[in-house]
Amino acid sequence: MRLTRSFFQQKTLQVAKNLLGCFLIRKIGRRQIIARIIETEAYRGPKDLANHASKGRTKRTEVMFGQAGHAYIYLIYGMYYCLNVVTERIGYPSAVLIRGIEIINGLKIPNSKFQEPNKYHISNSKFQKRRTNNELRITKVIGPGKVCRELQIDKGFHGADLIKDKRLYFIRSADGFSRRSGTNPPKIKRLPRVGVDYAKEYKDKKWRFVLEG
DNA sequence: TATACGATCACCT
DNA sequence: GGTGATCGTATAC
Repeated sequence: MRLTRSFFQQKTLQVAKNLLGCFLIRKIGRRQIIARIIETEAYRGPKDLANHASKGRTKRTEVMFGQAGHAYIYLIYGMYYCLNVVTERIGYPSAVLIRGIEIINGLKIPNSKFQEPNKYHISNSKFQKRRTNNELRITKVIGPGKVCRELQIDKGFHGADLIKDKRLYFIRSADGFSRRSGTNPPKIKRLPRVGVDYAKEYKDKKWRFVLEG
């Protein structure tokens, strides 16, 4: 089942945790990539100095001030895109960065040094072969830049409503790890966020979440 | 208008 | 461990 708006309207740290184990679906033409989310980071509110929106409302950060469930995409180091989902209420700029996934289905996209979509080589015959073999290979993708490269996400998704979008959306974890079901709850590691040393009292906050195992 | 630099990655030693 | 690639954004002029 697709994640609803209300899922993302909760507190950012909660959303970041809850997203672990959920799946990202990316549809590219007839192809579909299913990716399990295994690492996230929370960027919460105007006072969080690690948050791009802490510097105020700008053209770039505008979507973070808007409705939850929309995509905030930014370019980093001139080369890599990063995918975030807006959280909380309108006017309270917050988002969750998707840092790590496991691709559990879909054709593996060969690594390429650059990001132009036309450089991705997609072979139909390979895809057919993979299907007939019923092969299931899990590919770990750690790092927000790699996540976007693998899922072919670029600025075109900036501002997209991921509650409704047909190309990219979230579905609920199939694990059903509620206490009632008797399965073990997921083990979640809390760590400091990456690359935010400048963020003063916010730099050591453990707002990075990693799914164990 | 100009400039410094970053929520990164790949490749080197 | 270190460095280069590469460009939009914020900030300073």
